[in-house]
Amino acid sequence: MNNRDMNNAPLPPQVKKKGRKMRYVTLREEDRQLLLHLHSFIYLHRGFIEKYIFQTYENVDSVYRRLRTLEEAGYIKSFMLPISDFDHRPSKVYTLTMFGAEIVEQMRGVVHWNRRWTTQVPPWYQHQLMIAEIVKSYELKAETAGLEFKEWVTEARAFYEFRDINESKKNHNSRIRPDGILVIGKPNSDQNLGIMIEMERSYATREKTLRKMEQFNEFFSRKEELLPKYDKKVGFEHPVKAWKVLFIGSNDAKAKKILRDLKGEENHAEVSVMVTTRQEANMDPYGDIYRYLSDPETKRKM
DNA sequence: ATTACATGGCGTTTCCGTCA
DNA sequence: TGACGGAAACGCCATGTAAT
Repeated sequence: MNNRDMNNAPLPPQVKKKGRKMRYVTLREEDRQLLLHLHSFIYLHRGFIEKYIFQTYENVDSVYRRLRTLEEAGYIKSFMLPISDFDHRPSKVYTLTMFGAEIVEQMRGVVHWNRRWTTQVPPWYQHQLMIAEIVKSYELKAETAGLEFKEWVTEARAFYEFRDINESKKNHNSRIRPDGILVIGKPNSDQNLGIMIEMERSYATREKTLRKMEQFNEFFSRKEELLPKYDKKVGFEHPVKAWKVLFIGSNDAKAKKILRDLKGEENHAEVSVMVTTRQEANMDPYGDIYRYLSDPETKRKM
């Protein structure tokens, strides 16, 4: 009688392979949280897991060991990668295996996973690490601001194509693809705010930023028609009553560039647009850190 | 040389199935 | 139900490695 028979879980892939360490692990709450987080953010590094997920461990050694155990059991896969542009010292970065994704599917009922994320690390993994850090900041600091973090909608869920049937497939404006959506509101309230996040790449071009903005404008100009459909497609856990778009730059200069690039767009902007920096969003996400496109000179709250 | 990251060894503790 | 024993997990320490 082993765990597999008892909980009817999918079979770890490497059990079938000979010569590899095979190992069964009973998942604990923290392990499940890790799998769910990996599903949300695709890639997480050891420091993040230690800081936000494996909090019961007294020392780092145990974190490493637990992660290795989960990897040997076939739930997750690790890579040695630099975790920022400035730190060339590599760190362990983890992602789900197909088996791990199946476990998430068993927990959640749905799963968005691409097997290529496991076999080959794409260049945007650092982008994902930054997204994870930002989202955690909004999540953990909500309470002190008198708010509640309701949900994080991943890019895979937030992606939406609303092209009409007779429209050309070439029309890139009839789709939105934010990095994700923060859903935030007062506790026990259904009046929630949905913030579509755009974390700009280090060398974001004006062309790209403008196109993103056009896509949001197109979407929100048809909001009466599209928002009900979008709500159904995404399946928001909490009703979203108001919308904003947030561009996040990697530093102050980049944030200012985004504002310059979008200058003039506020005239026909269909949704309020905010710009801030990664550092500010990490430090004080509910503070006066947002420059609105309609008034770029002053920093205000969201 | 120092710092940060990662793994292995070892003694102790915790967990869990088995059996009386 | 409680005692028992083996396996797994934990904390501490030592060691290796790569970057600064």
